[in-house]
Amino acid sequence: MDRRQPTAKERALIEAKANVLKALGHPTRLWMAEQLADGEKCVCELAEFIDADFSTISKHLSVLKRAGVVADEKRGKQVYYRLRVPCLLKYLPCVEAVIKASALEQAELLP
Amino acid sequence: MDRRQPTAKERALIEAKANVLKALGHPTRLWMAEQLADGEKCVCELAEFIDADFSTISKHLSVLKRAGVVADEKRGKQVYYRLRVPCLLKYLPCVEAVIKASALEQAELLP
DNA sequence: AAATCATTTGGTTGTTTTACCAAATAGCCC
DNA sequence: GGGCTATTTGGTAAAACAACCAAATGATTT
Repeated sequence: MDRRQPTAKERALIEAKANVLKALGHPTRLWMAEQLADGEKCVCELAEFIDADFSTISKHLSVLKRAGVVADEKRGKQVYYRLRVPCLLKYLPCVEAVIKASALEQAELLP
Repeated sequence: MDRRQPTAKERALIEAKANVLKALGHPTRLWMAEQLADGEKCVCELAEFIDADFSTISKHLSVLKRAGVVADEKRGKQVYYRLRVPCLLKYLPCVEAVIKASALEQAELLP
């Protein structure tokens, strides 16, 4: 256990990590990332299942891109997005465990 | 690859997961979670290293709690917080990989 | 029961995020 | 080139967030 203030470098790293998590911390963006798990998709393919303006979708993708979660590549008329670091999604089962634990706890409080 | 709209249930799950990630998506909160990796701490122990009002710290903890990331328990005058699902932190190296990849890409663009 | 300590709650303000619309860009097809 | 398609950019309004201060709560000590 380290009893000291974080250094500037540590602070910067924490901030960078938080930024990646924040980018994934929106339902639409998380869904997008999950969709990319099995290969790249163009914006239009993603948009097909999202009930939102194209511009909104585009902006969400740009958030993911700025965070380093996805990379994009234009081919012809379309822009294809892919996960840059696929291990990110391996994280999700554990995130689900949090939810399951919460649900259980809730359930236990019931009469 | 499934070509269909997500069901209401799937949507709710995604939302819950995004919520957990969002909770971790703030430097102070992520730092707190990391500190709890090696055992519970009371608010005052955490506060010692955070340059912010006590009320701010308390509110961050309550965000983590509402998301199911931490649990709290009052003992005497103090309130102790602990990680509820420790695996959450196991995947941070992958989050770091995203950052490293971004950094490398940036570096490659330099002259 | 008053004083004190640890923490939370309520209220306020400034900042960020999100979503929509309209307009701009870029690549293809005629 | 003009028209289409796919996507991004800019602007704006509404909602959510983050930080602070002041006040409230709950437990303990005196």
